[in-house]
Amino acid sequence: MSNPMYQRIAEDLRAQIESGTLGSGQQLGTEGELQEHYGASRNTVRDAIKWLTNLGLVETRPGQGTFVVQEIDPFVTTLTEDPQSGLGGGEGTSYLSEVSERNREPSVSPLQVEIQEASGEVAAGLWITTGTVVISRHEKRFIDGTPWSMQTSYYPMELADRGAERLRSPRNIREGTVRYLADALNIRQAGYRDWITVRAPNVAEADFFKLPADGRVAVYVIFRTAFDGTGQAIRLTITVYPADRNQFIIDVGKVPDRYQHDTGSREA
Amino acid sequence: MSNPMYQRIAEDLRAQIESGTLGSGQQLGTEGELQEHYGASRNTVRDAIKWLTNLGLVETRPGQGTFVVQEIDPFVTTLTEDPQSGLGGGEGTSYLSEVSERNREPSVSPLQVEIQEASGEVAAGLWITTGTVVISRHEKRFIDGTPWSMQTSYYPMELADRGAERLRSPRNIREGTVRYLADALNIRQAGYRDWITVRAPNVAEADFFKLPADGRVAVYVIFRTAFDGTGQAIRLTITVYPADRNQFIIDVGKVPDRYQHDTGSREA
DNA sequence: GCAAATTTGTTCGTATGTATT
DNA sequence: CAATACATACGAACAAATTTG
Repeated sequence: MSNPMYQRIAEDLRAQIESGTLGSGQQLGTEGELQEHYGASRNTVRDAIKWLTNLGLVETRPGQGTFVVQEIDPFVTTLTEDPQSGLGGGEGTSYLSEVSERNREPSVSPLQVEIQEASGEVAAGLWITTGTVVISRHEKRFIDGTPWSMQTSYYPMELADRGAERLRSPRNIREGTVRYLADALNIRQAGYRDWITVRAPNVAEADFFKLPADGRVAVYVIFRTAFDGTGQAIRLTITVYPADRNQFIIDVGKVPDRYQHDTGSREA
Repeated sequence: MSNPMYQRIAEDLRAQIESGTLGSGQQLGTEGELQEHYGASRNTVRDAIKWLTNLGLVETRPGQGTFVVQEIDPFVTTLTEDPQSGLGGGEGTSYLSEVSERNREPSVSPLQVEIQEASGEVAAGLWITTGTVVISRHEKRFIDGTPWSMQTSYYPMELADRGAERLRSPRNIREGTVRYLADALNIRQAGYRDWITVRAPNVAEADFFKLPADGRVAVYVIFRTAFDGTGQAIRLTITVYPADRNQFIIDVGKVPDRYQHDTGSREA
């Protein structure tokens, strides 16, 4: 084969990782050792390691060495409606119960409420024009202490003006905003549409989720627009999830209870 | 600030890209020009460019230069059931119609049928034990001539033995396998569960989708397990989609017709 | 069609800084 | 503090891809 040397080295190491010769968390040789083993210069060895790093197979720790990445036990969020609560997946209280059901420990940051003008993205999701005033309610979520998702919900200001005052308050709406809007304004959520995209994290996201700053690990961005019975958009919820620790499930029709699924191993 | 020089250069260029000073498809200066402009060595400039490449903001073309990436017009697949056809999103014939509805040109590779033993991943998705014999039916899909997704469906061999012979044939089942299984064996698909994950592409995937071999662009892998009325898994469909050109929609409850959505711009 | 010039890709060497043990 | 290991930065040479004359 005529691939460059750094790729050949990377492929050799990759094979060792995927075959299990190099197990999870195990240390690769140091740069010096690999240099000697493959008869390459230090920079070439480093190029090979950078390649593997980009593939998400190894991580380097200054002063320590290079290690095969530990797979994170992913959390699986169900995006379709919970038939019991009628609540969408990942929403409000349903987040807390879904996480604790899996015997994992959920926690959330204090709610952060702001009045803003809708950006293009928000306006498109709410089906309004850019610059319209909206209420944004933002919180960060953790599972077992590690940052897991960031969620921001946007409501047209008009809803608060019409009487849903608590949307403006930086206090949790215990019964959930879906219920609250039904009680306060008789606005009922008839359905929602989730829009799933994947992109590189921005600086704030990489920082919060402790992702490598170079964008190796992508994030899901899920736009959820909720509609009332007339097809009017009443809310946009944008949730950002790091792709290395989150997966999603969608149930359609009649399916057996929950999942015993087990993701395969690392390979192709 | 005390960031390394290559990151400062990268941030400067990034700002120019995100502010629009450097537009889509436009060429950055050559390495030589950037070297002079920033007063750095060639390798340092190259490190900065590599950083931006990892973020998916630029791409380099040997012999030509470095360019701001052109955004691909993404295709949006609806994963929830089509109320008209009763077919799941992205499945069989529904793929062709969904694509042409958007005024884009779908095409598919010849069907490739194999008899295999179920790998761990397949076994888990079909809720059977590893090594059980299954029929795999594989095809590759294109939109407007560019590779868009690869799909493999797995059926327990038992179904063919019980009379669904056409599953073994490398010929399309025009009416769709859902309908065929209903007609041939009176097995009705009562629902399905989609499991969405994101990971780096393997070599074959990167090759087919023409993705950079270093795993910068992730792929979605969607596992769809279809169940009959008794909760028996009758099919597993694994579809791989490059994340740079695919998005998904999930409709729950009553929502307005289709989407006029417009994704925001490039920034954070 | 070919040769030269331009531009990025690969590989080496070397020196110094920073983080961890 | 010293030793070890990775991070950053510079310089240099040649190879490979592309465009230009």
